[in-house]
Amino acid sequence: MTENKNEEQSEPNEFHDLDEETLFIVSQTFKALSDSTRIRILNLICNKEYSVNEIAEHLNLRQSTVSHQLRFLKNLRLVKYRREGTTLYYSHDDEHVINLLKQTIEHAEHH
Amino acid sequence: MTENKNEEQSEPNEFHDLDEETLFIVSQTFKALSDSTRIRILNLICNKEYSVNEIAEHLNLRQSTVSHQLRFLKNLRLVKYRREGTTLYYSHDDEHVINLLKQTIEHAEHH
DNA sequence: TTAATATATGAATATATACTCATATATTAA
DNA sequence: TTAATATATGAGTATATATTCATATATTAA
Repeated sequence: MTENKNEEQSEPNEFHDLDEETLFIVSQTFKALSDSTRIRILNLICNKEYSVNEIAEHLNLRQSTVSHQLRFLKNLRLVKYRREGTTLYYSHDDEHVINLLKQTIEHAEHH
Repeated sequence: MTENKNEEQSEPNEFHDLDEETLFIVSQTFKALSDSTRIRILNLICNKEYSVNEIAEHLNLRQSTVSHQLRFLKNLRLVKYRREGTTLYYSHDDEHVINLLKQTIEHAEHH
């Protein structure tokens, strides 16, 4: 045995580039959080669910703008919805991403 | 005294939209992390400093591409550099952002 | 000063993105 | 079925962004 506690027999200081899939997931995750409109939407719905129209009203955005961005977030599984009649109530669906957002808001506000 | 422990006398469930400055900082921070090239650069230099050319060689990128992206990261104070002759050694300069990146890479790799 | 080397920068291009309008779709109630 | 309402979607437009090439700038050594 050596003093190298790594799983593989690689040099401790060797650099490993990120594989394509990881890179894609990471960049998509941050891309979702890089737009002001999506940030505001997530910040709104992170505490309770809202319908599309409610989101549009609270944030003073067009219905289609909200719908497009919700589709974006839905594709990444960052939000989910619950149907009640013709109304769709959206809420967040990824604790990790909400944590990233909250951390960063916190950090931005206190620095 | 009431049971409301908040600093302000607002409703507990009242929604507060983010102010413009916070929104700007948060979106810029995530925008920095939303590009594959910048992710790879930060992932490389988060452990030790590298010159511009070293970064370009390790990541198989053009020198100008690296330089442009380093300027982007420098403007946000996410990286800093140290001069040695004509060589500039870049390293990260924002622990919080590196943490965000590491968290998310970790999360992406294990899910 | 000159040459060599490392890095930065500006312009051009290609691509991605966000928003809006108009309209389609879907659900419910009458 | 029809009307009313909520949401989704597609096309068009404007803007932002990433990359590249060519070249400028800066530092050092000869």
